[in-house]
Amino acid sequence: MLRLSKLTDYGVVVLSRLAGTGARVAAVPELALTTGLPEPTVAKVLKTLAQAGFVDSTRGARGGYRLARALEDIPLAEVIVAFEGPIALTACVDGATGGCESAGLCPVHGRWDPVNRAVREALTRITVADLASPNAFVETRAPAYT
Amino acid sequence: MLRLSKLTDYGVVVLSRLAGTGARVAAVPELALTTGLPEPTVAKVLKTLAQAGFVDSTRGARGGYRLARALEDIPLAEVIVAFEGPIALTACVDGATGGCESAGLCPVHGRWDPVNRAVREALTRITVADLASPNAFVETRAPAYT
DNA sequence: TTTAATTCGGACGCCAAAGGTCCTATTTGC
DNA sequence: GCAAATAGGACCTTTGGCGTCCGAATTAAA
Repeated sequence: MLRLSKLTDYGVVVLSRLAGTGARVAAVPELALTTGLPEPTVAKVLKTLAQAGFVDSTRGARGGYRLARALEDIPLAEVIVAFEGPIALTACVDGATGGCESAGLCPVHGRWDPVNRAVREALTRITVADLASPNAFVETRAPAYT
Repeated sequence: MLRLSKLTDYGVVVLSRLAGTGARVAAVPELALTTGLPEPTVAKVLKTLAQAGFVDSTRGARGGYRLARALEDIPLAEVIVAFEGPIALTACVDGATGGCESAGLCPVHGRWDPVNRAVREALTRITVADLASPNAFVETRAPAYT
């Protein structure tokens, strides 16, 4: 089924939601409410997003998160890398630690690279902006949770 | 890391190996030896490959497996589907069973489809033949395991 | 100065799914 | 009839995803 992890999925959701809060910082509880995700999970996702440089964080009271880059400038591939590491369909990658001991027998040894590259390219062409509904959650009025 | 299952990987390996045995049928023990994979695993993989129509099977003594289609005619995407089901990066696909209960909140609801399509296309353009080393394991002389 | 709100970093435990093995039934050549 | 194979499951083990929680550090406001 070629699934990517839920954390990655959540990451995209949170980023999209964050696009609606504009320049002001949004805290975890607020984002949890507006996305429908559990607070601890949202917190975890945001830590990863901050480390990867997608969001800026402000610590302390009245702190929170804010987009560091526009969604149009965030390729989906980068988000996936942040949450799951390098995009590789199999463990059999050049420079893989250990590698399969039957490399001498394996007829596809070292041949997955073009495949990985193709998938990586496809996921780089798509940005998070492409995944976010254009008019979803844009703050037109004061939020209800004040 | 966007990993696909090991079974799928093995499937490609076995198919590639099977291309070297030509028109004659090869049994599980032989294929296990020449691929370096455990017998039970090879057996399992071949059952899936047979059900999907990639290989033809002959039952009974002197039976075994033979390629049903040329590797050039087997897109990688089809192999993945055979082992893992439909190619979808998230559970959030149109027509998914149940679906996320927070669909009303989710800003990316129904927007993964283009992504899935892009990946699917990339994996369809590549055939198993592209992954198999051109001259790996072509039987130029009688096999050593007779 | 104290208090409350908030992020940071890591540790921990649960659970589902993958992975691998094995068993029995069926088929077929010798 | 016997041996060699595939067919189709069932079963068990293990891995890693996933969700949660805790203590520490930071900062605004009272």
